Amino acid sequence: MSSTINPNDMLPRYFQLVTILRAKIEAGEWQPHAAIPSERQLEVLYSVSRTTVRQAVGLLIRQGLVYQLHGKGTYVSPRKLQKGLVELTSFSEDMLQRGLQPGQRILELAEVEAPEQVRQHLELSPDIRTVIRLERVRTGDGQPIGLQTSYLNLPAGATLTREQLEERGSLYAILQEKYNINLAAADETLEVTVATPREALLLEVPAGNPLLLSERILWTNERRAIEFVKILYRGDRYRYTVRLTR
Amino acid sequence: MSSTINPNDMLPRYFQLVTILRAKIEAGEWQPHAAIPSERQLEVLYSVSRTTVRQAVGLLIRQGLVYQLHGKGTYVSPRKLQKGLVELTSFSEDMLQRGLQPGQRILELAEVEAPEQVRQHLELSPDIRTVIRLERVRTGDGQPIGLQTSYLNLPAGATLTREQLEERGSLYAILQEKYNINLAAADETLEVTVATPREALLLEVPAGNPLLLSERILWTNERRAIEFVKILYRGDRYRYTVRLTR
DNA sequence: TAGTGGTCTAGACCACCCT
DNA sequence: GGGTGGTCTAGACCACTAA
Repeated sequence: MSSTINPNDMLPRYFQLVTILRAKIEAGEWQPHAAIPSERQLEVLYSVSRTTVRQAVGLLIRQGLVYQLHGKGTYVSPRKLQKGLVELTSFSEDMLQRGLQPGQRILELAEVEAPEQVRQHLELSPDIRTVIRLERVRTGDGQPIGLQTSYLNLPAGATLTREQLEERGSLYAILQEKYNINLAAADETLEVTVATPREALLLEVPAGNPLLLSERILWTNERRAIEFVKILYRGDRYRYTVRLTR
Repeated sequence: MSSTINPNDMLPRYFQLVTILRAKIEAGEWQPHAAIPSERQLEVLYSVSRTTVRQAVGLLIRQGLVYQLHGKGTYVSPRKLQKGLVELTSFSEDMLQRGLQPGQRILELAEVEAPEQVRQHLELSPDIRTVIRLERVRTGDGQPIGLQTSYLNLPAGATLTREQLEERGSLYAILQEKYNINLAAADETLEVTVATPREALLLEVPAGNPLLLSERILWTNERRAIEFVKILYRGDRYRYTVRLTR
């Protein structure tokens, strides 16, 4: 059990401190609404500077584990806020977090002329004419959950095959491993719609049933829009959760 | 035009720097994907320490205005990411952001025995038996947008009257001004449902129409759950937007 | 090699809270 | 007055990128 900071460790000190403090909170050593040691006490306890302490605490605050009150102290958040908020996740990660086994059935994978709506969302320059269209039925524990249509603006020369997708499952894992593309942010809109006959068939619900429509634009770490993706979720099998902060 | 930092200003220096840099970005002085001055250049340009520069830049990053690449520089985000996205807002603020005039029709304001679902969401201790129930039809430019039901666990002695609500409009403004309660975070879930006859009547849609159901738990700066609120949105008049980061 | 962001130190003073 | 978090300085070294 390492509960001291090792200056020779590969990991930065503030990150080691985050790990130590998180462990104590999750082990219940400090109860919700109880004060943890002050920043100056943590300085002494772990032999780091106050800047480093504040870097660690700042991360814990953004993760929802603790909160600070000016002039009073640093406190452990109630359990409900300790649970990690929804971050930017792929469908697969999302399903795993919900305790369901993610699956997919690929309906189409093709290079297509980019529709105008997609051109705008991906901010395509005029010289880019085509994008990759990927349509899949996504499942959780084998049951249809959503109908997903992706439009991808991959870097020149990059390709994507059915085999890769079937083998690896997650598209984002392929982008990361093969092309070193990391996702940094996404803008998402949600609205209500009703199932067309085709959608109803694929999702195994009656036509006209209410669905949740999600539209996402995904941005790389270089803030290039790389994907526009729609997911039609079965209204009875999907709840969307998000944490808002001020 | 103040584009230097005033050490005697009430505002902290990093915040003044944020304001200056944001103004330059929004004025188009630095175009999207262009590099802004390096941290060491900003140190000299504005006569502050690198720590202060990094505090300012860190804020701009969290607000989506710029991004950094290790070893390369700090760059202006594309316009779509510059638009600050949804933070924790009240219905009124939400409507104003969408360019609609918020309104309300109060259906009920009463102290009621807390339903079990509400007890759990607000983590009520056994000695608290009642909460305030507030039911309102919320409108945008006079048109019904949502049916909102709030359950409030106000501090002992605090009250809330129809007059206050009608005069002030926003509940959160009252909490802030009268009781110095600040909201810090919210957990929200979204799902699809269909309108019951009563809901349909109030929202002026046919019964059975699809609706977007939002359920929120709101936390104060001391991380006490203060409100559980459901809003049933008309599916045809409301889109929900979020920004996710990683 | 030079320039960039990432981490870290050892201080300091201010603003706020409580007794 | 003493303790807390909030802001700030003037340095330093490391890790990464590009010419």
